[in-house]
Amino acid sequence: MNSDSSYKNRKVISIGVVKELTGLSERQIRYYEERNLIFPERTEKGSRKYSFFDVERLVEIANQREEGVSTDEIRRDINKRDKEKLKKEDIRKDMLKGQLNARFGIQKK
Amino acid sequence: MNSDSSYKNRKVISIGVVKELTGLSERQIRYYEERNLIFPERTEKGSRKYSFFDVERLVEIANQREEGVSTDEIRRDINKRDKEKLKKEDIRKDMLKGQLNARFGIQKK
DNA sequence: CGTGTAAGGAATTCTGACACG
DNA sequence: CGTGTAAGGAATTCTGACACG
Repeated sequence: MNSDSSYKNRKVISIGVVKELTGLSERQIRYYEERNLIFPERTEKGSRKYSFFDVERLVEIANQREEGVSTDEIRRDINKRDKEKLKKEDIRKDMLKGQLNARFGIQKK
Repeated sequence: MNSDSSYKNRKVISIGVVKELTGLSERQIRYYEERNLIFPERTEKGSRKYSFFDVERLVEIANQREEGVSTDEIRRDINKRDKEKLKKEDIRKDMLKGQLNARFGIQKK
């Protein structure tokens, strides 16, 4: 649900194209997966498939690595951002719930 | 320019994934290219790369083919639609030009 | 015309490992 | 820790062609 299933999140890109798009080596791309920074899917036969979102994250990772940031630290950054995103979503949901309650909530029998 | 360079139009999908996505055979996908219904790009080594736009067009083609429409007729349909799109763009440009002229066009010296 | 298939070769991708630092 | 590389195998993709209808 949400804005998923959009082009940006569909896992359709092979590692060779990701290599072209990011300038990273296959070794690096696989290693960042091993460190849980990205999560490609697999074809039936086992080839990795990435989304545009993954490609963009990889570019960010490459930038951080150039600045000497370790994969562990990058991982923490990603977690932090994800948590903030979830928090915002919760707030939004709460506000929506509140509005719905105000209008339809306390209906007399 | 335009809405190009968006995810939808980037040629990054291999023929194997396109096969999965469309349910067509590689033979069919290559044949529709031969008939000029789609225009994949190539990697340096010669593998075809498709966009999400291509995938959607292929699904349309598959639907038409099921209804017995020939590739020639499909080609004409595509041309017609493209021409209409261009015409609309021309109209939009003309309108814009007109507006700009009305405001800034006939400036005295 | 539209599609299947077998053929042979070239390029891709995968995993586990050794290397260096 | 992060990345390169050689190794061997499996899967992918390509082209040109023959087949059928």
